[in-house]
Amino acid sequence: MWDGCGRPRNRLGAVLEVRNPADRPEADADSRPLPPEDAVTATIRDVARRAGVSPITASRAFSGTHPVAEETRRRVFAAAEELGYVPDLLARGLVHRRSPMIGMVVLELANPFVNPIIDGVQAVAFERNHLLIVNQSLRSREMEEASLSRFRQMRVAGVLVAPISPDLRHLEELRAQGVPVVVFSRRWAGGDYVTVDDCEGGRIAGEHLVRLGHRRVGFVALGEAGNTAVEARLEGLLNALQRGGAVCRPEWRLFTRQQTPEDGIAAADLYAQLAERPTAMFVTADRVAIGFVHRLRERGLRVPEDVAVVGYDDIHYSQFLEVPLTTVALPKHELGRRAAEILFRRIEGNDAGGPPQQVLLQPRLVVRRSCGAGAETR
Amino acid sequence: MWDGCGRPRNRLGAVLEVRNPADRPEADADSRPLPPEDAVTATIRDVARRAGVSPITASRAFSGTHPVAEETRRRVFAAAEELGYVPDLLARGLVHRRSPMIGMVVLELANPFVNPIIDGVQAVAFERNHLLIVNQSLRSREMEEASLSRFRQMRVAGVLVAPISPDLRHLEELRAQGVPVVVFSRRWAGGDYVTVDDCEGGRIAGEHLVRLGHRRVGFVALGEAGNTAVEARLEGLLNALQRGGAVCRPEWRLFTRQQTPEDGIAAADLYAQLAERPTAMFVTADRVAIGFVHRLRERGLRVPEDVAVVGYDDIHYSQFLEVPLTTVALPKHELGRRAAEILFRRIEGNDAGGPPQQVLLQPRLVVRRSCGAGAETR
DNA sequence: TAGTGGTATGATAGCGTTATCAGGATACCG
DNA sequence: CGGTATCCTGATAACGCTATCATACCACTA
Repeated sequence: MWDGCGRPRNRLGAVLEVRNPADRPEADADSRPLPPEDAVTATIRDVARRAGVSPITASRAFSGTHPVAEETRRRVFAAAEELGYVPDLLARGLVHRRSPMIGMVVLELANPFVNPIIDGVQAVAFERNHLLIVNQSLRSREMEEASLSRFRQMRVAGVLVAPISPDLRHLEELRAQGVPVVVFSRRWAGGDYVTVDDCEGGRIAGEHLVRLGHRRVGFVALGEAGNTAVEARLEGLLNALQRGGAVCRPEWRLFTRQQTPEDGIAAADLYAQLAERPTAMFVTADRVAIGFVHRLRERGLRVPEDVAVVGYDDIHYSQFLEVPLTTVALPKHELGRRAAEILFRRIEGNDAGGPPQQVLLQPRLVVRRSCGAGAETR
Repeated sequence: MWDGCGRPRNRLGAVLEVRNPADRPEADADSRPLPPEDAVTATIRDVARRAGVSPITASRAFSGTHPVAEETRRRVFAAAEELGYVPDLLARGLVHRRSPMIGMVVLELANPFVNPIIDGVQAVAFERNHLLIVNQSLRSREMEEASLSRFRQMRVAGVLVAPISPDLRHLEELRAQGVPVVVFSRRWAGGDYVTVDDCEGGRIAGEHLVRLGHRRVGFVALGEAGNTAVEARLEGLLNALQRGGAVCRPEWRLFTRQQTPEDGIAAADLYAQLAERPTAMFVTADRVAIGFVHRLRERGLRVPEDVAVVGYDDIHYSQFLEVPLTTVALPKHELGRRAAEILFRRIEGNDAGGPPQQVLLQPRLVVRRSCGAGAETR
């Protein structure tokens, strides 16, 4: 008989040397020599020769910028096929001073919130024959700028950014240099952006809680200087509460370092220690709300009976949690799609100097169980 | 008083024309003319002139390939600074016949399973001064090939692929043309790959269930032809069951179309209709398990009392579900990192013709509550 | 003095593609 | 027949950069 998994076992795999990242030239770029052997690739000249036409004609057959006789076109394509010709987009890009790619900077790839956004962007880019370069800033201004600089060096056709700070001068500069820029998940006074109406998001969360009778409402958010999204959500919440005769005292506003479930756990511990506890909490990120609810229950607090919780984002799993989460849903895929569409309008030049395109998408409340209202599951 | 959100309301945002994707030349690429006005960018020649050196010297100051006197270097950098010079990586790439980018094809961006993998790859790429291009194949061979073809046209330095089918001839061809290729999430007989030992994953799931006394075990997986990962997991499961005196009858093996929670819901409905039900189910994707468990509970079946469930992947939320999921955890971030490291060894040429690097990472069982064993939360 | 090796710079010639300018061919019109 | 328009093709010259070869200088050795 046989041991269960009859394959060569190699627990660690081949051992890889750890390379020292410091052993490279100090200069900005790494331009190492050509690889030793070089599989010769056919150029458009080879194709042209074989098809018995000039390289220019061959070029036109591929790019379709000028008319080419059907018969010629067939010969060129046949020759290309035989030679395994693949056009060199670097060379084409050098001529056009632009490469068929768009760059995107997201805050963090590890956040499931960004998947649908990237997905939306990618769909549009693919359709438009552009590649998508994705970098993350990890909420560091330095990394954001580094990514943008790289994009520019690659002469990307355009750039989508979720900026980490409200200071967007670097984006203005980039735009001034002729690179179309669209911001998402934030506003941009003189520029194109697509974002969600966070004030409205806060408002609908607050209204819902007021309607359910809550008079003391707490707030959990990312505690980051200059995060206007957080400010807007709080503003919306406060407005709704005020009109409903409810309050959110400053000591009930808890701020987290990041946006992980672990931050929610920490927030729940803080909540539990409050002298006078709010009966409801608006937790402005589902990822955080997940940990928050989890920890409350560990501590013997019931959700929604003892504490009502409203989340934000409506990430995909919120409906399957231990307590399905009532939350403010954002049109994430649409956000990515719209941002990309605006970018391509700029790129294609129909709209180069046009007025700023500023899109404010509307959030909507998804009522589940964490507030104790009618438990519809969307 | 004021209406709650004192900002210009624009529910739909600016109206965008829907562009007809068909109104472009039939040829493969879109090479449109230059944008009307062109912000002139300084070239290395301008920098050189200003610094009083030849362009070659300036080039060397930036790339660090040849020694340049400290004083000269300073002058060049100063000139670059003054002119706002940004090196053109397209031009450099044209010379090197390679661009500082790596391409990555994942199955689907919308799956939270891929986030940590992309994250791992991105970290390595960023460190190595390379950009990461991400495409998704959406499980379509055609899209996979299209992405790879685009990558090749951009002369990417290397490619990471999670192939949709076990037929990897297109990858062999790509490699033969001099593009380093590393496969992940699948094996590749003659090539580099990093994947998880799925047979072992099935085995540890099966062993766990046997140990808990289950004798009838079902299986839920993606029902896709040629999915060797699924086959391996089933094989491992069956081995473990056999040794423990348990069975997984064919009619207890349920296959889904995709890997969404909705597929899990459908699978739960099938399960409920079985004449004789298994007491445990091995659901080979947490996303599916989430829906599966959810629906079982909706139907009044208790987890784990009536049905034990083991998942696969250990996506981030599995611990926060209505029933925290016992699951087979995969080292996703490490998988991405390792794959990228192998790729860069090839790219940097230290290892160009070396033997295949084949890494099999080991999964591990994370015991939570969905099987009724000791409810440790990791 | 001639020879050797290392260092710093430059001139030339591409890398593969397409914009631009210039035709040659064909067709249709009066 | 000449003229004008349309369609197709070609020669030349970039795009911005760097590999390659060549040179000039200095310091040291024999």
